[in-house]
Amino acid sequence: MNASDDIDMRHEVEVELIALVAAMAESQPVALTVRQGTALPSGPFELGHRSLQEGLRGWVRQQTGHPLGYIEQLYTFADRDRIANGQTRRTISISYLGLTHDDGAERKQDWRGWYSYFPWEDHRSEPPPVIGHTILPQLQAWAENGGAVARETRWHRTALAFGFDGRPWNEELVLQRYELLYEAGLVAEALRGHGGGHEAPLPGWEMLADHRRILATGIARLRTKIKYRPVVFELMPPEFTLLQLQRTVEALAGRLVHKQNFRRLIEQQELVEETGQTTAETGGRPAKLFRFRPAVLVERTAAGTKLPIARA
Amino acid sequence: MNASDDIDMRHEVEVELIALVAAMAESQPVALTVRQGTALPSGPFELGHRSLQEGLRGWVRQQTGHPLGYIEQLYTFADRDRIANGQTRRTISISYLGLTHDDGAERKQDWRGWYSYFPWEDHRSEPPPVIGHTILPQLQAWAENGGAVARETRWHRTALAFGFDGRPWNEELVLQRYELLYEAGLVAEALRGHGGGHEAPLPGWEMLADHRRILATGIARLRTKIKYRPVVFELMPPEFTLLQLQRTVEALAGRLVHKQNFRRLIEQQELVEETGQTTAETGGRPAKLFRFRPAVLVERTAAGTKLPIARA
DNA sequence: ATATGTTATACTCGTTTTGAGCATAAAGGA
DNA sequence: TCCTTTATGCTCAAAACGAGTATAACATAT
Repeated sequence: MNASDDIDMRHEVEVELIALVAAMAESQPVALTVRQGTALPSGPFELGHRSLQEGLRGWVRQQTGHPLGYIEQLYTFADRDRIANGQTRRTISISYLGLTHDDGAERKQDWRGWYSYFPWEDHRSEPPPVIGHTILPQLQAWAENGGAVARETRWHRTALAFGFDGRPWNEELVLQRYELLYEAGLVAEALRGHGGGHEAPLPGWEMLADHRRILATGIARLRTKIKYRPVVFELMPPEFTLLQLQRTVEALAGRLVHKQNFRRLIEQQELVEETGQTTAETGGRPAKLFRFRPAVLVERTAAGTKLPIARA
Repeated sequence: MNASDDIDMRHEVEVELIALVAAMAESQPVALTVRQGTALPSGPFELGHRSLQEGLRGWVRQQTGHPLGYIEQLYTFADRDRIANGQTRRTISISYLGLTHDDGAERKQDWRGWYSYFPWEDHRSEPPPVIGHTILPQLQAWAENGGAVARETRWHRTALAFGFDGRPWNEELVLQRYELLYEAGLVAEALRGHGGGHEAPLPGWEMLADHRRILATGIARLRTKIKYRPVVFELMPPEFTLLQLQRTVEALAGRLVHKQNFRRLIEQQELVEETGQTTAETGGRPAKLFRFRPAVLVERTAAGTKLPIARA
């Protein structure tokens, strides 16, 4: 395919598969982790693997005992060079996003709440205080510290990402926010190679290598995608009430939605159908149980246009 | 990061970077190709490359003389095993989508129209006859040929992908359509390992390896993305008329849009601003010239929600 | 100079889709 | 029976959409 088979040194590449597996646990979005929550399940792509996806499923099952259902590719990146006894080697990391319904049966698995890693991302009750208390002043200082040129840009990016200066909060910008904080040296990962002894990072657990960035990427992807594809259902039990569905969406988006309008939206889109039964377990008036309309799984792959199409 | 450094054979992996570079040429969407239109620019990821993107830019410049501006990652896949003198080796292909404005200056470059590869995707004037004449009957036959179970599924997928049985045409399903045709053995690429001598493939140029699939992936991505992100502008000259903008969108989407409503959409979204000048080069009444509002480039990264958010 | 063809723009109108609430129903517990 | 709580139904105005109709402003052919 290309004239490169004569040079062999450059093939010294390791390919790593990394999985962000998401689920819901009591209205909290959680991720499947290993090593006490400091890493995502991962492993090298091997010759024995039939495909990237197969390799990934294998590693996740092996490391967490959890079988994967729905998965989609997230992003591929090249890790910075690594030195191994005088040799340079590179790692290509291919990350995936998996969605599961955690039936709570197996408790060996180490699920951790998203917002333990990103405390500034959960706006369901109210904007997290850490934003005003710590992030705002620190980023402000960071912006000031920039050269005459950088100053403007830095503050502009900050204001946009966090909704300062009267701008609205946009829950989709998870990755931008993380990268901004990283650049500003406010997260633990950014302080690593710097001889330690730096200022304290923001609240929020650290992770190995770029795993936390992958988590941010996955959250962002999911927050975007639930708006135009029926992916939430991968996280739901077979039957559920509309409020449960709403709580899940809210957990993912990190913000509250208008109940009646949410219900209208779901119903008009014909995503669900009543099972005919109700449950009283929610307290208050019993709620109808719904199930996902299976036809949608196939049909809705075809989404709707937004262009003002002309008639034939 | 994982306990795998003791086994070395499995690192026998080559990483390839592939670029789909898109531009507009006289109301036709085109892709930058090499080898007389049979391949996309590509090359191995090497130790000397600072990053995946840098490596890609290098190969494209080297092979086509074209410098890249905007690029985004498309998809990563593992090619089937390859045998090289008794050895098994794998290739990981990382594909990117680049958008440029082809100013027509450099003619060494080999730009080819998208629809030469996918004649069934251009519905601007009318649904391409090949769909009714050839694709419909062939896919119908293919569906019939399936087992009792497969039959239904096959036809259902077909109808959905191509808008048969009264279903609407959905321009975003480029990849699904290509994969369907591939599965049904109707494109040249699918007939390769089969000892030749098969039936004739559909009209539409063949490409090397999976390059045509990558092209399909990129077209699909672009058709989806123009609806919620202001990416079209990467393909436009600095100043343009609204009709030119419309023609570009139509070329990408492969369908016509309602002129007045398109204009209303663009203006209400405040994507553009008048330059104050007009051009008479369009024939008819002179058109105002517009330019992209640069602020949008930054701000619109933040798109709008679709969830019925509750107020604070 | 006038009629024609072509593209550019302004507006109109009826239909949907949103955003925000008000109101009512159906349980359980005090 | 009266709250409290969650579930659902409905209303209303504002904004966005889909489809046209009506003009305006040029170039060219009579």
